[in-house]
Amino acid sequence: MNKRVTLKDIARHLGVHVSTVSRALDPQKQSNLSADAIARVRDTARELGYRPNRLAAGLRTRKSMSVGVMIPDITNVIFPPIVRGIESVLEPSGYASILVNTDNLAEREARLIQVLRDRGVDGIIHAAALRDDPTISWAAEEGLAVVTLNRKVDSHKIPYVINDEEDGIRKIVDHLYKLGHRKIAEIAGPQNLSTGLLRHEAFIKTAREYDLQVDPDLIATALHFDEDEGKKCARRLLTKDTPFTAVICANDRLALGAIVEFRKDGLRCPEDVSVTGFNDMPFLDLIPPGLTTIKIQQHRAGQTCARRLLDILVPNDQPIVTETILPVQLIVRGSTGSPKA
Amino acid sequence: MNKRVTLKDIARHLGVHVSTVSRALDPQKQSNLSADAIARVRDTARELGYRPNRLAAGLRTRKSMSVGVMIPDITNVIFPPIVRGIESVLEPSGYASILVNTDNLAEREARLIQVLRDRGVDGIIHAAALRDDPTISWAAEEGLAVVTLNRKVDSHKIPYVINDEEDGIRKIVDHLYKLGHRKIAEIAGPQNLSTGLLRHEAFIKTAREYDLQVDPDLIATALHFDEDEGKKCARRLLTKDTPFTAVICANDRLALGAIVEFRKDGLRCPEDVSVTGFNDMPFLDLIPPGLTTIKIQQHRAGQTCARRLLDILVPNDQPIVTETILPVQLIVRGSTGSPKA
DNA sequence: GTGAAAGCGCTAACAT
DNA sequence: ATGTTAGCGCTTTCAC
Repeated sequence: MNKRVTLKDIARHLGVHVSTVSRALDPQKQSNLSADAIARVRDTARELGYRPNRLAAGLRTRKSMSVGVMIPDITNVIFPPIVRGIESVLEPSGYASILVNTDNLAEREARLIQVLRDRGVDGIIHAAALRDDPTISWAAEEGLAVVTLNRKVDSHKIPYVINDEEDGIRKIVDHLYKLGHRKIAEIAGPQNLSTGLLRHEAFIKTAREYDLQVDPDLIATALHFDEDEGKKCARRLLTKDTPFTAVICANDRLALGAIVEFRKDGLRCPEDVSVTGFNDMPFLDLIPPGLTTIKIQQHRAGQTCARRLLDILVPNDQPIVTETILPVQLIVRGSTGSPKA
Repeated sequence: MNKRVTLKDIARHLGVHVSTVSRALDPQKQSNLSADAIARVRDTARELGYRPNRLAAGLRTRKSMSVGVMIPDITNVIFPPIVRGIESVLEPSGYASILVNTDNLAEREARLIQVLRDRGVDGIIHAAALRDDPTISWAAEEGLAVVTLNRKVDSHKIPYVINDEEDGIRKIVDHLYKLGHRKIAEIAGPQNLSTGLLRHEAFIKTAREYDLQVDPDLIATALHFDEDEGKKCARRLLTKDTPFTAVICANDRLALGAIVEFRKDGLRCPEDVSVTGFNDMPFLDLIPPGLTTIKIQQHRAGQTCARRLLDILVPNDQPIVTETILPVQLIVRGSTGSPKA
């Protein structure tokens, strides 16, 4: 428990005042100091092993130089790249990230936002926003800088960075259509998340454009974005007895679950049914039959979002970009093929 | 930018002194306060929407109630469960986690440790320790509470939580031996990481116990724990022309890479060569041929490590446990079988 | 049981 | 170009 070196120590050492030391160490303020003094302070600072106490500085400047990063669940493989993308921008700018997992639970999210505020975060990158999210809207109104990632909040005007969900679904539908599919089912994602909603709406819209029937029996809505719900939804589609030759799933995990469930009934993918995902999770290429999916740029999304937040945190001449939609890419693998007969 | 409610505000509101308010809000200090005062403070605190400023409190108490979590790379699938395990213990205890990725770079690690210290973290959970790690040893000596996870530091006496690497390798060797393998190759991990070293040493030791030859030509050492190095090492083993029927890989990713490389030469797994991994990554069960591997309890390891750190941070009567070795489990899948002929 | 006062380490007016 | 002073919001001795 060595007590740490403070500005005061350096000041005493040099026989100058703390504020001189403070100024000498601040690149912004060095202009009005003698070059000599700056050098001497720097030297003894290094010599004594001085390290600034950010808590104290933050208390004074009301800037903690830290941001909260809220995600649903870091064990969900699509989030780690996002987190690193965020870090790759924030860390070089001197910001630390406090990471919290909400599990998509509104109540947990609300508590964690408080925790982050208590710690004086300068802003929040929110990759776990719910469509109806009073807590984060409130936080934004309170003056906390917030940018949402992957999702957007319905009512409130919070800047967001999302992927082009509609284009992704269109690419999928187009791909299946060109393969000859006309009876396309959908396993939709949770409708309380903007990704779930946007992908579903995009499916409906695109299906109409392609003159495909949109039979309610061919739509199953998942409660969570996981394999288990994928299985359940696949089962529901099977029991409806309405024929289909392809299933568009709102994300990869739903698709993986669906494929497993179909196989239980002897339906092989892609021979009997084509299945598509969304996200392009890591290792997906190694899992047979190779899921056709939409690749989203997670790392870049994280970076972009972090930059948007920095734009707010350190105001510059540019106007603030409130909406960013990143392009997506179709990845065709073995899970899609032409329908038989 | 609404200015936040402070103790002073509550005090003014109630016509009492700040210190009274402070005491009333501290469960520890409530004993010597009138029940009435406590109630009134609590009420107005809630009413005004008071939230404590942890930075200010931390400055005074020299406790930030935050800990640094250092990992090599969160995009490596074995770390997210660990991180959640840590959070599941720390968060309920009022600690926030600042997550940083070191990429196993000593220089980056050193800088990040400084960053964490500057932010006044009370302790560090270090899942990215290098075997020779002067920076973290120094931090520990400086009085920072440190526990390493998955790995241990050679020289310094820092408490650690690791998996039973030796038992894992023994279980693998035993499994292969019982299948009939006698010529077993090894793709060892990076020897500057304790996992790499421990698993390699365990292999040598166990091989001797089982009276297997330990031919240097049958050992390839990877520079990183990734697929690419797995391929390179597999290639090196193939070029040596020393026959083997099985390969023990120091982790799953090396194994996945090796299988791909073997296949290039027409060697099928497990028909021509059995391959094993270590870690039991998520989705491994879905990737053919299904890797036989050692399952480690990542979530539990994270929890355990966080508890060890808390034991140091909030001293209790118990003595501090410096060494924790968690049990591991053999998972047999399709990548191992009997050698032919 | 409560108030007064000091101070954690730093920054930012304001002086000189 | 440097020193002085005050104070960020909180906790904690010491009085009374």
